[in-house]
Amino acid sequence: METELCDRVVEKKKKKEEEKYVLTRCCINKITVFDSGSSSMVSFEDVHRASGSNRPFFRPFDPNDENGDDDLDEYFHQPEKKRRLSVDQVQFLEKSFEVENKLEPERKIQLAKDLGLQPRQVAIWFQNRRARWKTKQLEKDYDVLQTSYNNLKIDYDNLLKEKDKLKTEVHVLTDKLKMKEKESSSSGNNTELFAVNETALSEEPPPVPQEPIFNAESAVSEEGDQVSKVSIVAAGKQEDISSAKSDIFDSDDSPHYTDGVHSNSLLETADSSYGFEPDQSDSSQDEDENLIMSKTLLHPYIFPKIEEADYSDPPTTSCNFGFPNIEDHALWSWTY
DNA sequence: TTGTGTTTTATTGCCTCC
DNA sequence: GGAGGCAATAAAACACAA
Repeated sequence: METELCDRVVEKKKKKEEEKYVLTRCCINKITVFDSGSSSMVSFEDVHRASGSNRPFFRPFDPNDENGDDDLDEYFHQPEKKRRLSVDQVQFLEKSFEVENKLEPERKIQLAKDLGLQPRQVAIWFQNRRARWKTKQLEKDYDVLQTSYNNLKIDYDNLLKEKDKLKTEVHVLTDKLKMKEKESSSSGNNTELFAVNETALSEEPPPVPQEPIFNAESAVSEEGDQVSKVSIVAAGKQEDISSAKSDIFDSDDSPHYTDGVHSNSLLETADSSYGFEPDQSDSSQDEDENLIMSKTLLHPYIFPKIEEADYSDPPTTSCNFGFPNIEDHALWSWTY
């Protein structure tokens, strides 16, 4: 009994719904006819054709819908539904965007006329298009930075390895020197010390660095101290790191959006700077300076400081985007 | 068919410039 | 103060796998 009553109510509602549908289609046809003359808006028919949508214009009938009687009123009072632009319209807008991504008022009105849209729609489309373009640019920039970072990291790791190698070398040589000093002091003959030291060092020459950056031979201290050579080479490399870093981070060409034209400087900077190309051109003119440095910093009395020095990784700061703080590292390298 | 993720259109609120 | 731009967001339209 109850179900029968329900069915009858549902049927009645369905009938009502059909009547509304027919009525509304008539209205839509009228709208289409009235609008066909003017090009101010895309008609409903056009929208459905353009989007290829087979969706029913109304939402499906819902027997549980309490407001069924108000559907028609609701429809005529609800704001316009979103409608997608046709392929042709989008193509036209895209071409226009390629020419200039900003929209002057006259151009906006002209485009709106040409496309049969409201000027506001054109403005919104350009606004959204600029946003999409910016997002893509950011993604590209991110990729470039990622690649640059990876390359820098590889270089940095290689330098660390080389530094460790040199460090152990310094230790070995220092120990040898100390041993010879002890031996000679026990015998009390200072003149023999240098001769012995030289022999000891010449017995086991240090391996030549893979990529000599600095002409170390000319910067050897008066004592002929091999340790000085080693340290100078390391210092020279650190200088290269600092300069490479400043190439990237101190550049005034950081990406910015002015007048809608995105700078490609990030790409250029990253591409040209990530290889840590050793700058050998400066080495000769820096020889005197390095000689002084080697004499000052690498005086035999400073050896104990080498022992105390912290060889662990330099600290990274929160603002360096995860890059090793190479500048600190360079400074720290000069101090030992 | 339906649930879900993505894309597109549109709105809102804030900011800057004239 | 109004116009226009941008970021954040909503919501409709669409694509697609299950």
